Amino acid sequence: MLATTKPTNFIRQIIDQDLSAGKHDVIVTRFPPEPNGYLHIGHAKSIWLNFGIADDYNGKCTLRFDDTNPVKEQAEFVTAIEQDVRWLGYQWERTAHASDYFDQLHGFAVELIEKGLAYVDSLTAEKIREYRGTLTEPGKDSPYRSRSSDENREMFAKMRAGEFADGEHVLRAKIDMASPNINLRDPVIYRIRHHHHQRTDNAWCIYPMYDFTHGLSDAIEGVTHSLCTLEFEDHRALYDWLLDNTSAPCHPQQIEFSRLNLNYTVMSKRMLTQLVENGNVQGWDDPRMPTICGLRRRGFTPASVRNFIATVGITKRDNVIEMGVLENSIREDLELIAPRVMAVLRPLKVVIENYPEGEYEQIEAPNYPRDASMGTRTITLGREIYIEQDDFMEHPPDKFFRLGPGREVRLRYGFVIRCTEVIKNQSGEVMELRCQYDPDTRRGRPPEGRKVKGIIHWVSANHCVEAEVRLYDRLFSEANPQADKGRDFKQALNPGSLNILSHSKLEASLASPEPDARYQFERLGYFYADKNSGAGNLIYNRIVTLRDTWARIAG
RNA sequence: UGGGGUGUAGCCAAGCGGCCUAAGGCACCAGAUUUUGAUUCUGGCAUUUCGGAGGUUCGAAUCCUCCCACCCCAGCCA
Repeated sequence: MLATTKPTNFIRQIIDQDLSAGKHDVIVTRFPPEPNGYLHIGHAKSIWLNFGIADDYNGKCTLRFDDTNPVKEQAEFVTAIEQDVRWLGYQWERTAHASDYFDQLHGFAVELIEKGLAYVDSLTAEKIREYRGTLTEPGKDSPYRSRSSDENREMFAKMRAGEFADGEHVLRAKIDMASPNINLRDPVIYRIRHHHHQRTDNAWCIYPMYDFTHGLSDAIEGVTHSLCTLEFEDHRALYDWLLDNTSAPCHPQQIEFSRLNLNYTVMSKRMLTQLVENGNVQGWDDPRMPTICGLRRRGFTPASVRNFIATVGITKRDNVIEMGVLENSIREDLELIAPRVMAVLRPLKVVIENYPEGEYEQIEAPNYPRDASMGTRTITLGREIYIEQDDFMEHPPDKFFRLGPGREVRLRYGFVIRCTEVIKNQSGEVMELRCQYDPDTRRGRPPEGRKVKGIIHWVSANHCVEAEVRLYDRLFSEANPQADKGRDFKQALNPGSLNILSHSKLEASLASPEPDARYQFERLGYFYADKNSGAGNLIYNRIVTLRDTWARIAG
């Protein structure tokens, strides 16, 4: 069932309460990625949450890039991220950047200095770490903590003017070096980085830190609910402190929810980057990647991704979702919209000996048997066809109701054939089948006096097109590739995650697929033309297999 | 051993003191229908059970206490 009812979760409950208490008139959220990499399906959870709330509450969600670290960020990621969000089906009024607020942010920093709530620290990074204390021991004050407001203002001005080298000084909030919450032990809020910024160019050589930037940017934008993941729970105290101690225009509420985890894959940007750089996959949009661009290239629909997120829900519990849930959501969507066609992945030639040579029959096959409005297309059947290697067994086990020596099977939309001869090569491999067909079983007519349970797909040998078909399987062969901390997660990679078949035979209509169309190759799965596919070089990606009860029985 | 979180079936997840002898989805198991071993449909799937132990209450998964397990935090990353 596609989720059509409005989602409910603890965050929406908080919003409902805030609304009925008159705390806000309009709900404002934001999706705040850092433009330092590609989005993955975990981000889709946040996008769905933030944009979905804005949509349902008639509010506003802005896409804001948290571009406060010029060393890591690039403009090309901004474009890619925008494209991904749009692909998922969301719109926003304007693209914001934290860097848009650098002037205001700088003003807030000066304000803190003037209030005696921030100071320039001249300790080295190592010393700062030492002074911070540990999880169980309090930190101690920096000797620079007591600089006067004037001196701090002057020093900070010099930092901004570029008079110091990277790392010489930082600006710190003056809170409490003994706080049990380490985020409150005088966090660094500005650092010196003589580095070109993808948007502000060389206008700045000091850049604000995430904690300082994030809440204040939320406030500048009038965000009402600032939704983030669990690891920021400890930062909320700082988020609130900053808002309470500056003249920020409002005080958004930070609410944390748990990240999305999927088994048989990894979701960390660091690990995904490794896979790309190490050549384990062919890029960020490799169809095996859990990235948005990977899923897109694989053939997932935006609706299926949204529905998947809606299905797994929003809570504060750590969770690992089974791949099967994602697969179910794409099958559910495609079942209703994908035209059915026939394609033979691993071809086995069949000659129907009693079918006249050079003669063919045209069959009007429905594009979608359950819905006539999706039309039909014509397929050709003749003496020579290809069937799937898997649909023939020389020594079939019980319950195998496909083809075997002397057995009968129906060609989908065609007639019943009986296998009369098996032709093998010298090494004993089956090369070709000889069959006889029963003319009385055309157009669906059942054979006299016997039952034919097996129905197999096929293509006409003289009317099919050849294509490369890429079969994808899970990227890792272990449910949790990171389980063993002592070993490289790449050891858990599934060597069979990509299987390329270069001589598959497809029915003629697949030579020029409709743009952005997903097809069901009957009995096999759902397929999508790869971005590099074209006339004369057809490439289809398998999105997902069909459920396959036989495969389970057969092992 | 400091602080912040979380614990409901194999995986998610509703539940917010009485209508819970605990929704729903995925997975799984039976069966029906089927020219896709698909889809669809039916039934089964936590009967003193909600991490554990106590307690409050006429009544608790829901409130209190203690305990246990797991996750996050010591970047001039986000």
